[in-house]
Amino acid sequence: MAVSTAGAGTAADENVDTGGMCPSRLVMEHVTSRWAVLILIRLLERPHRFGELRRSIRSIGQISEKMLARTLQTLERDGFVHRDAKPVVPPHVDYSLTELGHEAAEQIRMLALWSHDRMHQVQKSREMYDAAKGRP
Amino acid sequence: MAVSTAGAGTAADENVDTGGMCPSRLVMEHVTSRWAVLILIRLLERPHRFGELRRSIRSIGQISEKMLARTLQTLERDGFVHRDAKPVVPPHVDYSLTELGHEAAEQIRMLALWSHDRMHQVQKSREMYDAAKGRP
DNA sequence: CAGTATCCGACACGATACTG
DNA sequence: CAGTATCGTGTCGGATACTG
Repeated sequence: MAVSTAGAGTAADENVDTGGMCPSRLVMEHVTSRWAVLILIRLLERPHRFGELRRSIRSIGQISEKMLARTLQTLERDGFVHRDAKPVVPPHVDYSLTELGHEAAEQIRMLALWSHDRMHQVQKSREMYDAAKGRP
Repeated sequence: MAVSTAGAGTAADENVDTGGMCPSRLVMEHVTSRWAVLILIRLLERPHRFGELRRSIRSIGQISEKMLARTLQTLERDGFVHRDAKPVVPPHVDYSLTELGHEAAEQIRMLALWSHDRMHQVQKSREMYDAAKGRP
């Protein structure tokens, strides 16, 4: 496999430079990104509206509307999320997982469960590391 | 529920300043980070020296020594990677997976394989999305 | 060889304000 | 309600030079 992003910057995914870089890297980064993880897991349970996602995620992390919108667009563009905008007023938009997105979300969910199971162990490790390094 | 992040009312974090985010999020983010993914997958195969990792990863992505060192330190601190520095000159340092790191790496590897399998499908989706949106 | 230190640009991200 | 536009800040990340 190959991977790489040209230039600096973390997620300059929007610029499509396939030169020397494996596309699978971008797929990975999109589904494992900070907010995509939380969105996918929520959509695994049921479809959500924009505001539902915003409130649900805000309860644990301060996602901004900008980032929620951007992440949803990325996921939609990649084919992980289906956007269903009903032509009514006020607007009503439902986000749901595609089959592809469901596959991704399942894996992300397993990783999230694992992270949750191991987090105390990791925290212990960090404390020991910091203690050994001496941080007064 | 409470999958990706610790329980809902997890705001009680008087320890370190996690920015109000759940600890399991940090675990996730460390193992799914840009360079950690590549490092973990390589260490799954066998232990590597610093320079080996640098060269191996540079061949596909331009990781700098700074980021390689920083990522390795993070992984070591979290207890995913074991650092074995032999007291010789010139220095000889081996990095290997801990048992915990092995668990993480296996999952990351599965995700990477899945990403590789689906990347063409994702690319197709992106093309269709861009075409529909009209990207000049 | 295995890092560390410094400079600096690029982007992620949150907060806020605004639109359809 | 569902976004977009704009701004300021923090962090990521590469390049380069230096140390043990």
